[in-house]
Amino acid sequence: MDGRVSNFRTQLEVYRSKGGGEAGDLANCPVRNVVQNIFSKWASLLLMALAERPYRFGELRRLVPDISQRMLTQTLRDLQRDGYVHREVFPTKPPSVEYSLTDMGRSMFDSLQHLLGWADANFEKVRTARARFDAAEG
Amino acid sequence: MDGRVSNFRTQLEVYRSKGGGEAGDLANCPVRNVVQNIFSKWASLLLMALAERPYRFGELRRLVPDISQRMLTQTLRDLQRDGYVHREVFPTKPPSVEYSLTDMGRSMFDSLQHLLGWADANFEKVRTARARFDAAEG
DNA sequence: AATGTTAGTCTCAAAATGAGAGCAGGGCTA
DNA sequence: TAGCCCTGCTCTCATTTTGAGACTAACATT
Repeated sequence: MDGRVSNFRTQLEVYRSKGGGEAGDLANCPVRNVVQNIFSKWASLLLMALAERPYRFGELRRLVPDISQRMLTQTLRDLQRDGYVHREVFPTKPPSVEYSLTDMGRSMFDSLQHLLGWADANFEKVRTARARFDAAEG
Repeated sequence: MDGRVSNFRTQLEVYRSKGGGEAGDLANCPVRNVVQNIFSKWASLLLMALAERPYRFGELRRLVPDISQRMLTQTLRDLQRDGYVHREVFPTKPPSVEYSLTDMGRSMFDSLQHLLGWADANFEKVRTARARFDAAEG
């Protein structure tokens, strides 16, 4: 109630109205549909890497050590499908594949970056909150 | 390479250095640890709702029609644990429980909102990109 | 000839999620 | 007084998603 999230009543109404058609239905909201892919387990991490510079498949795998090849392939394909990532195959032997951000990917990442910045600035507070919660519930 | 994601080489280096200790290790990066919860399947949707005004459990369930009670409970508890959401029980009969954003939750949501705004403005482009990809791969 | 490299795919196990019943403790209606 | 509804959950079991690791093909290196 302190005004910091000012105009969000309106905002949520807008999202609602973009849903299936029934008033108040968030189930088929297109905003939700778009962010779902960006918020998937590995997407933001790969986007962070690709915002730095283009990477090859194997480089990404080494950079994000706990991703499986399966999910790396799948997440990259999803990001490519949504238009954030460009995939280019070089006909070397063995072939190499380079992934890079598109203009749209960079545009989206500019917005994502705000939240990453917040997390960077506030992860200690979150850690503290978690510790307090865990201590209180015992 | 057009400079729009300017200082992100540096940024990623910072995230890397905050990892386990080995250079270039993103596995235990605290930023990643924090955003993971915000990016979970239902969190952003509930945050959007709670940014509008406090809601009761049953209200949230009706507002987000395709969430299961199980995941609603669990996601709310995670958000509470991380310090974004306040849970208050009113001793009515039957008891009612109200969820609201904390100051930290509002602060975080201000950053998240940038991305939601981008998705709102660009979901048509994403839809187009998907259609093009799906048509090309057949 | 043996081994390593590339970017994947395939299979099977493990983890996360969904669907739906159950619960406690009252208030309503009949 | 019996029966049903309301609340905010938890529990169980089925389905979906993700992870771990083997396998591929064609070449380079040792």
